[in-house]
Amino acid sequence: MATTGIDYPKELNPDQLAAATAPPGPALVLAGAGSGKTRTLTYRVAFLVENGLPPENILLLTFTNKAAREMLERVRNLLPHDISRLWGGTFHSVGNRILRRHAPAVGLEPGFTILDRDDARDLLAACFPAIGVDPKEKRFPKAGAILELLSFSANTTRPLDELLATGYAHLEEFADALSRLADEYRKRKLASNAADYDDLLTLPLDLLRRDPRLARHYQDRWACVLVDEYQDTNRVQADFIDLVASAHRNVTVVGDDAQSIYSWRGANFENILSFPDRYPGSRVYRIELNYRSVPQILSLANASIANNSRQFPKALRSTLAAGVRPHLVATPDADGQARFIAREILSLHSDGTPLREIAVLYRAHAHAIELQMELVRCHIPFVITSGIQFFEQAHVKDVAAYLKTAFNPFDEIAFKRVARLMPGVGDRSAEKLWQRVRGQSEWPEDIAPAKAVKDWRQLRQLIAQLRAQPGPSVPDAISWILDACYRDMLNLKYDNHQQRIDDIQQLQEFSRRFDSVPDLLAQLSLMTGLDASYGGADDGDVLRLSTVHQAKGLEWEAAFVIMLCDGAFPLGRLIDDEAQLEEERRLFYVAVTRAKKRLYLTFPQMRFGRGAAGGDLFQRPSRFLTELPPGLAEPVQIRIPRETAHRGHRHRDAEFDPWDWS
DNA sequence: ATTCGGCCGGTTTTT
DNA sequence: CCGGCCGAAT
Repeated sequence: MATTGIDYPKELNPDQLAAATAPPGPALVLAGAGSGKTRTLTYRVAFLVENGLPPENILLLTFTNKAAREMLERVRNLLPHDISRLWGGTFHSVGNRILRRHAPAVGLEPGFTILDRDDARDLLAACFPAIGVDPKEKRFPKAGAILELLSFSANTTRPLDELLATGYAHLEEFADALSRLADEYRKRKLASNAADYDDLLTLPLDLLRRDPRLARHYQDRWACVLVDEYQDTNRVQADFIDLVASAHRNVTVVGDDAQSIYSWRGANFENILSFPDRYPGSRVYRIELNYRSVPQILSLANASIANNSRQFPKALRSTLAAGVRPHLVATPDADGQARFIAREILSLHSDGTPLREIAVLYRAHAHAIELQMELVRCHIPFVITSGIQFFEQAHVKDVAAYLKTAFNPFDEIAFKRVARLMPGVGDRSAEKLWQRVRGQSEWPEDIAPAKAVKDWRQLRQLIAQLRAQPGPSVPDAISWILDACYRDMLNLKYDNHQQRIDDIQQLQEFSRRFDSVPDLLAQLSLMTGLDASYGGADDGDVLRLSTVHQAKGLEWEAAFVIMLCDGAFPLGRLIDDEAQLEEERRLFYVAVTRAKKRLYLTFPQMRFGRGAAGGDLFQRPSRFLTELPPGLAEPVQIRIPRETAHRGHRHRDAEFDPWDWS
């Protein structure tokens, strides 16, 4: 059996071992936070390969590229086998690979473009006139909101009118226009030879359903399907798994229903709850031994999640010696909270905790502005895993648009983006130009407005050059774009042009690993913020600020969970709906289980000028704190230094008792 | 008729 | 800090 000497019983605990070496057949592995979920899945892959399953017969689906990369890397280190033919990656990247092979069957060319969220919104907005909706009509929903609706509909497979009747009643009066808009949008995507994120999931599934022979091909190929983070799958993803695994029924799904936090994106944690019913005879493995956090942190996490009704009952047990109780810190306001955190971080740091082992987690980016200012003041270096990704920045998207225009002559959004970079060209001129060049391999000369004649000639020549055979290497293509026109454009437009050029050169460096421009473009669209592999941006010893969503799967010695006020975490408008509140609680559970040794739960007792409500607001502590049994956290009395009682706020120089929330 | 600069307002979470 | 809206400039 074993040929490479992996000593499974030695390297895995008994629960992990049972899951990793499970016999063929459907298996559900319920692996709690910090229990070695990735490790187990990695060893499962190794186990299968070692027992004679060729790697090309394995499909490994993950939630992020990073997770896939790490797992495959670890398998490579465990085994001498060549696993390059193993299909591993995110659902979207696997969908992309399938579509590239069978693009014509769904009405696309293999070189199709992937529309990111902004591209998709722009294309949808461009559909408004065609269905006779005035985009200036104030009452009509914005393109972004409609896209969200369409996306939710696609990911949950719930038809538009059903959604409109239930969760989106305020849009119901527009039902007719919205459904025509959806049709138009679908047509325009095909006409642009483009697919949005949702298409990467739905089109392959539709294709396999329509073509049983093709389905059979993939079913045979993937004798074994493994899925990470199964609790975050949506209906389309679950259906895809069910379809490709239906021949062999060798499907291992790993997940933790307590960490399902993506329902707003269509994820349905009923998928994991109902797995045993949908796969009769499946085995269920529980891994509850936690290697990450001290017992006091797990006690709090267990107590919190116990307030949820829909779940597999579970309790994490720590393998670590007792540490300290989580600290519960009330501050007068957000500035006080920021000062407390900064001070505590400096103290942790001087006690030997590197900054990179500390994180501040929050519900929404806006919750951290006061803290950011305080950190700058205290010279504490930090990085934010921002909502804006490297490749979503305007200049990176501009360069991508040049490439898309060159390699996909039907890409309307990319062309218009490039056209509008020329002086004197706005929406109208861009549309006129588009009518003249759509699908053309060669563009007419002198069709641009007077002010852009020179720029048009440059652009025309650049595109011809990029399209010439044999094509340029990917880094060369980017150089050509910079040299032809884009460097000048940046210099004119931005005062931080050097920074932007540096970014593009970093992109160029990253692009070396790709053989073709379409490969690069697809990869760019599918990367996440945490997959920041384009450069060693965050190697230094820096503090991390992150939303809880983006912190999933990560861990730190010390974590601060901040802004724990009712209305901020849980977020205001989600409190009334019991299902959404339970998701917020799962999010809180994810947050607290990121901490290994020290956990701080902080909340300001007052926040200021929050728009709609108007004026200052006294805050209730988060119900996720008040509902906990007493004694799980250590109330910390903080002294507010005198200089903080300024700007007319009504604080006394006093001590605050966080448990006194009368 | 368009473009483009300036200002205001608002913001959940993201493959 | 980004997108949308309005008004001045072309």
